[in-house]
Amino acid sequence: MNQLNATPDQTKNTACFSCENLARLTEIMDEHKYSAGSYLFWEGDAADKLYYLKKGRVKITKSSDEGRQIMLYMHQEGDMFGQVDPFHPSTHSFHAQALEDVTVGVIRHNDLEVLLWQYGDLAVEFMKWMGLMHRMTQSKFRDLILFGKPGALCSLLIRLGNSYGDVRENGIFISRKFTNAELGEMIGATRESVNRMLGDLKQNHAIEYVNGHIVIKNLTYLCDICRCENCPKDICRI
Amino acid sequence: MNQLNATPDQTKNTACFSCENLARLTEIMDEHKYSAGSYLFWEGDAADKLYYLKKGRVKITKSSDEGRQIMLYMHQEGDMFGQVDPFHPSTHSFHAQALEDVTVGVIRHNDLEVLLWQYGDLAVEFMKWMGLMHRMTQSKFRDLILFGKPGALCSLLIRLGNSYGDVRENGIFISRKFTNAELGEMIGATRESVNRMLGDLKQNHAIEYVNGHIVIKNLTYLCDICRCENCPKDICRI
DNA sequence: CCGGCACTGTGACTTTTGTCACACGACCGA
DNA sequence: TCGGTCGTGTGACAAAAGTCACAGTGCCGG
Repeated sequence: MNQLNATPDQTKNTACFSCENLARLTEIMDEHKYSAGSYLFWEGDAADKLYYLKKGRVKITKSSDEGRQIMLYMHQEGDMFGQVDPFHPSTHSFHAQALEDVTVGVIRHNDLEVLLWQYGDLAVEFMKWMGLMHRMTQSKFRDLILFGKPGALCSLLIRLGNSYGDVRENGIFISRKFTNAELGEMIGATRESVNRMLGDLKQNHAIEYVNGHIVIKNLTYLCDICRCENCPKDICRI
Repeated sequence: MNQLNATPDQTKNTACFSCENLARLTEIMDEHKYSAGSYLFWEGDAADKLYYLKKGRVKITKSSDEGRQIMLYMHQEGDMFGQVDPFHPSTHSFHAQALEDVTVGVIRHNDLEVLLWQYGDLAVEFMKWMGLMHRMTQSKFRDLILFGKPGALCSLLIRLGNSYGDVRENGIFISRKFTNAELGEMIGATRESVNRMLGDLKQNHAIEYVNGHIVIKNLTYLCDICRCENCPKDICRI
């Protein structure tokens, strides 16, 4: 866990792109705005675009027909997301909901393809970006399946630390607040389970609450529970 | 579930590539052979290559430190696998083990990048391939997390049907044999649980055994349990 | 044809996690 | 300041899945 206190730049999932190529991408974007709570796309919508998040946060969720819902990603400023696959027409398999008022740049697949055709280095960077996204998914997969809910929760806390953590003398201060229900949604557990597990962690002085914010006191303790592999911070995030 | 009885070609995950581009890729491959049971790479090995599977099958697994192991993919002839990410040096996060005697074409990242640089259409196809792999992972994720072990098992059976199924008058005959332990490993469940769940399915006439092979009698029944979304067969496979 | 081995099948029990019900406290707007 | 709403905290219970132990079965090689 040497990846804490990352600068904002380092935690963008577009870190793979050079300024030059980011500019090229920016050129083919259309700007759109969505208000907090609205959906950028729904499961089943045509997936022919990518989204570059300029402002705000977006969560990508999958919902089982009745009620239960699991959050797959929570994207923040500077992230790019969307679906790329070889089917025409292809459809989204997730929902994307704005958590705050959001400004996105929309990139159409067709425009992107032209750009990839033209600029080999962009294609290579793009491929690396996709690889990164894939590894994020795989790493989450591992955490959620292999070490039970407590493992998933600890891994989540570490990820939150990497994404929103502020290293202070008394621990890693997580600069956003989350309700137990939100945490549960992120790891496929119930509010109550999360509550009990957090209680355990508090008792073991692994974390504490400072006016509503989680502070990680003992990172090693968390790492042990989820068998943290010290993966790069670009992967181990929300 | 209209995707059954696929021709072998359609179930290759390299279906995205045109003959021309596959030939270009073939040119930069080095051929290697591995005997059944040996490892192509281990977790932690340098990940600077991709593998194109010419013959045999390879399983990609992740193991928790003690014993438990989960199979993420089972690749077959014509598949390409490996890890692409933007880190140098980057390391594999999984094991790859040959299930049979295996012949692979090894592609070095550096060589691939040159090719992507040169041929825009290859870059586009490659991107689509990566998108496909990513969606396979996400779809598995969904199945394993959302509908409990029975859901995961039914989804697995459907996938087996798509990958190895042979549609006959009495049902979908799965042309390979699997032990309960293997099935369990693929969905992160124990042998015993798998056994009991298969027992239930047999009782409900959803499947039956014909000299050691699973035959799917009632696909709809399975689909209901895992809320099958009729995803394209290229994604819904092993 | 016999013994060993790998796999299946099953029952009893434990652990993990979810479900339901409800008390409590914090905050917010009328 | 008072009720309403939202989130936390907790106990009792239920359901899901894993663990352990062991019996049965089928196959293979000597």
